[in-house]
Amino acid sequence: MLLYRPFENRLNNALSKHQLYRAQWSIMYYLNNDASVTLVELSHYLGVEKPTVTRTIAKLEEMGFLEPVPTKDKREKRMQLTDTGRKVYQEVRAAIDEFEQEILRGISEEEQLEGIRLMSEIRKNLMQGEL
Amino acid sequence: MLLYRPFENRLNNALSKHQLYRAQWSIMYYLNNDASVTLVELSHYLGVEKPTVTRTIAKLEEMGFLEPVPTKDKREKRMQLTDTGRKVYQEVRAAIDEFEQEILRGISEEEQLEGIRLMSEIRKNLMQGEL
DNA sequence: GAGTAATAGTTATCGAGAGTAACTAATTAT
DNA sequence: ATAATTAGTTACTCTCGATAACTATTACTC
Repeated sequence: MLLYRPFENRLNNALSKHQLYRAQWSIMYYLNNDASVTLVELSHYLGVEKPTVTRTIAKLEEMGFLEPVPTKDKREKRMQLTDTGRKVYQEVRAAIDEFEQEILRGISEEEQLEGIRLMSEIRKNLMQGEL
Repeated sequence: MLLYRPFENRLNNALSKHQLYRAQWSIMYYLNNDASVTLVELSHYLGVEKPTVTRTIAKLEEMGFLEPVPTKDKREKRMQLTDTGRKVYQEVRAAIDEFEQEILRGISEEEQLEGIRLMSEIRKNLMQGEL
């Protein structure tokens, strides 16, 4: 199976230093410092229902890591990282990069790239089946 | 990230036909038709605490998919698939194999094997970091 | 071999994070 | 102008993870 708990446990561990949880991180990760997103966009990207996103976003906003950006369409709620959010992103990112190095030790650059290519291929196939 | 919700959603979908959930399936999958396991063994394999296993096992037993096998050590609770359990295993397995074929389409046998090798390499690294 | 350690499992309680159903408000299409 | 669609929210439910504190059995130690 692709899902592997010990990996999740390690991730949780890296996040716990900042009181973050996986679902929250996946949103900060998607924003990747600069971008902004709507809830629907996130819901598609994450493959999760809207109420789930609403809740997670609300928590991140309350924690001061996310803030709304104004938009023409008044239905939309578009969000971006705050300054603190960006700082935390950087720190967590570094911690995760570190443990990723660790679990990839003994695996050549080439093999890693091949692996990433494979995963995105699978992802593409997955997305097609979603319609 | 290695974890990818749409994949989990597809898996859930394959399982839902038999009223199964992922945590339950992961145990049936580990048993792989024949073997038997103790809770501690599962707890290590799954990377999950004992109470979690207790609950999941209890549900599977109640559903009639798992049964205890007698053992010398009276502390142990060793479990195996029942006949119904084995039947369900086969059916679900077939469904999962099918959708795995689907999401692997366009990826050569070689690449798949290379991918599997990579994953188990990562897994090995992960396990070492667990001590 | 008696007494202490360790091990296997359970119970109770908590929290994250997913889902569905039913809703409001805003925008688009007819 | 009205109907349909879209974005998001609220309320509620469920799975599945964790911890703490416990019992029963087995293994270790002196």
